[in-house]
Amino acid sequence: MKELEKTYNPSAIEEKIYERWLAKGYFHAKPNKDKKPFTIVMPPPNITGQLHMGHALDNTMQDILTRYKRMQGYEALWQPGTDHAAIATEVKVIESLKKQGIEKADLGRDGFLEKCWDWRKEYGGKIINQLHKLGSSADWERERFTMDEGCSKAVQEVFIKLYEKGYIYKGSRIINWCPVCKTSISDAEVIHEDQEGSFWHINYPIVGEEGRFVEIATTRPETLLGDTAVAVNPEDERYEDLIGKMLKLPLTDREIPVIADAYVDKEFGTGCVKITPAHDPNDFEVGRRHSLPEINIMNDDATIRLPGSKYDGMERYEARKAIVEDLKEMGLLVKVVPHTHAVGTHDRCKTTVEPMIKPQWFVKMDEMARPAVEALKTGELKFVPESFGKTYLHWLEGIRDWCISRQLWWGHRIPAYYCSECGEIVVAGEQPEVCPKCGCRHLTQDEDTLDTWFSSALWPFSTLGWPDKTEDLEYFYPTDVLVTGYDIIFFWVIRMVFSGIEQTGRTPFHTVLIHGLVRDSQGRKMSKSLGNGIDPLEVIEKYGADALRMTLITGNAPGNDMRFYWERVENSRNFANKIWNASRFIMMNIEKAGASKAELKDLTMADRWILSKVNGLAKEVTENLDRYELGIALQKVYDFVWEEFCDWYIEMVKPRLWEEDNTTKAAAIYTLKTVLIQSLKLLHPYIPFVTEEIFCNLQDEEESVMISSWPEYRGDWNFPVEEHEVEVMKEAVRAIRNVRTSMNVPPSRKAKVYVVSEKQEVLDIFEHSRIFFATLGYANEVVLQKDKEGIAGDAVSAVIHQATIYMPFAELVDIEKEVERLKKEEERLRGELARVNGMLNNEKFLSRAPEAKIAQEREKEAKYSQMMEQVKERLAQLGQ
RNA sequence: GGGGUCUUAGCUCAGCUGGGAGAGCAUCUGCCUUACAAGCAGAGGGUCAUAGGUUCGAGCCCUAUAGGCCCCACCA
Repeated sequence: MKELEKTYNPSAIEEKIYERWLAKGYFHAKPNKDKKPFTIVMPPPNITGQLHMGHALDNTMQDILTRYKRMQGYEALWQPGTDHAAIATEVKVIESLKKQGIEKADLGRDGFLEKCWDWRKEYGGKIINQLHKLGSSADWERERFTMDEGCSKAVQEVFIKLYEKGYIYKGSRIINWCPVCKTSISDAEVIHEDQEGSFWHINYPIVGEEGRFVEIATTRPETLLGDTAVAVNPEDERYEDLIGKMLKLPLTDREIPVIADAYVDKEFGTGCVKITPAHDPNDFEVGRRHSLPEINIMNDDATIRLPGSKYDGMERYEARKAIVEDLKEMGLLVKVVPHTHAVGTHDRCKTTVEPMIKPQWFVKMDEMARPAVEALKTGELKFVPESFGKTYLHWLEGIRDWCISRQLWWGHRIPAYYCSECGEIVVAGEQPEVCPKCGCRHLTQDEDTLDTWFSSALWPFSTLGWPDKTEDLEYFYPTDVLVTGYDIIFFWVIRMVFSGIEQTGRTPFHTVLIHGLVRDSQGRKMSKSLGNGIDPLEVIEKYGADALRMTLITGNAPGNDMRFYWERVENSRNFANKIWNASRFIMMNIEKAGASKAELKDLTMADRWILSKVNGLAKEVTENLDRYELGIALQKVYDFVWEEFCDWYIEMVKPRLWEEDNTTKAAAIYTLKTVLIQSLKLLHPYIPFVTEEIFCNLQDEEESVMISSWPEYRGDWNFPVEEHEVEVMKEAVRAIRNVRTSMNVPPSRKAKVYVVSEKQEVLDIFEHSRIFFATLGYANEVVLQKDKEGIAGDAVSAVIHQATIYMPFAELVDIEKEVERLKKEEERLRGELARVNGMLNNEKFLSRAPEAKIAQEREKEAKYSQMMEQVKERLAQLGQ
């Protein structure tokens, strides 16, 4: 055993401890028939990433659960890895190339991919190293990457299977197009945000009826160039006669029909809607229903494509201005009304998304969504907190087909091959030599890659070896808990669930534990652009990983956002320091007294009390953890360690340790050590470093707290009588301190304390606590007696249950103050009695409340009326 | 338009199955008491958004209202 430093210094020990854990292989899990598995897959951070508070929170929660289960004797696997993050990485690589004056196209596909792999080599492991600093006990030997061989194999397998089943298809549909990233994106990647815009009312001349117009209203006048109809509601009497007529499309030489479609809302706008099938999802549907031509008037960068027209090549918003200007000149612009409407933007680059018709690959969702809905309804899948289950269902029920192809190079290339002779499409794991249809050899692979989330969706089983039937997969799958933020339920959780069910027949996890966002102290989202982000690594450097972890877990309920305050980190650090110093104290005493053996029968009232307390605590904390109430569990251990253990128990045993030959010293040391070890174990999942450092210095029997066993409730550590007795003693001490403070008596001034009670068993409690009752109550002498015999009439007093405490402070006595105090107490008791009697005098309460509750209230009534009597008696003595 | 969620001490938030309102920080008073001043002892501070309802009993369950936040959604 060695002596600890006076204050806890995390930076001095954290790295060393983590290195040892790694070297010892404690994080490694492998199939073990003698143990039950517990598995968590880590949401793979992007290889573009830098550890932020969200990661810190997410991974702390996973680490707590993993460490807890590992200590409980499970074969606990926390499966880590990283994500190739298709768009995000590609953008980063392009940016870095640009700085060197190189364009993506210059390199060609293979050259560019080489640069991407270089990037991955350089930055891929960065965030993993940062996770080490946090103390993450993931099995790094199993680290995976979404584009490694195994994951790629799984992706290909799933693609082919779904294609053969008809769940993946290729089609020309209207998709969301990002004109900056120049790729299609899925619905989930589009953020709708309200923007201030205008509503342009435009007259379309009716062909053959000079001077007559149809007035339409649009928010996007530039798409007029691609109009192929104007629609009205079939029930709209105003426009009945127009249906079937032709309109002259302004600024073009085309004529378009007026059609009737129920999609049009009579009440909104003018009731006439221009239909642009190639640039609006609704219009697309209308167009298909009416077999309208689809005229694409835009290039991939969202400039106008209309060869021969003055608008050709114009940027979309410039074109809008020009067109409005031209319509005005022609006298066709009726009016412009301010109008806010939702505009879709790309979540990555915030560019306004352009709906376009493009040939893309889709996953058919309706049939696969069904079992995912079932899984939640049957309880096979649970959300914590439960309310997120509704979000999940709501989204699944309205789900549309998933556009999975991306016009990017970095990612899993779509395993589809096209025959340039006959147009046959072949989906296969390898490029076929010859076309199975025409026999030619001219096959080329699809240029596109898959949505990043396609591979992430397989993560829980692809990382365990699927599609092979590996031992790992057999043992660790399905996994247990998925921990993630509510912001990626749509992107990821849902897709993992239906993919897991479809491919393996099982939901990939039974519980989804949702957490919120870590915000700044003003409640704003932490973001790069605001510059208000707090770097977790900076927090670790200043206060230690334990303090950061604790801060992220305390005072926060699942699914709720939290605010980050440095003050809270300080408080967490203070707690680590508190337990550090308590340990220092205990270790110093063990050192002095030598190893102390004691048996339960040797323990005193105080020892039994604290042992009983820590025993009950272990039970509660275990229950809380099993319900994923991480914050509540930690709060309970915090309160126990700081208040019960440090502020009371340690203070209670000090006199026993000071006395050279106190017969209960061994029992005290045994209890101190035992309770400390239990506390360290309960705290270890939360604050792994400081607990490990103390644990290893405190004892030699076990080599690490992280592989020690989790405290279990023990029947022989249950001492309800002693728990009650210590409560009585504490009540007396508090009463004494209270009185002394109100009279401004400094602790240095000791007093004689009389405890007067008619009950022998009450006096016995004080007899048993005599040795520490004196120091806690600043007494130089404690006298226990059954009546007031020999107590000065002007002694100060305080009333507790079944006893009155007297302290003779001759010159300090302030009768007025004491009367005031007693009257306050009388008032409080009166209130309590009124409440209790209100219940006990209520017939209905007596007949309907549970027995135990009634008994409890009766006990209180007896207690309060007894105390009330004492108070009144004392007031009478004082002449009141 | 639909759905979710929140409203508790000066501030930020807990409050597990309904049974006498809690923490941290801040404020006020004393203490450098031989583990810890990153500490110890004490104190003040709340119509639990509002209005109804269910119940012997409501911060907690139900309904409505007001306000805040979030998500989804094709009203051009």
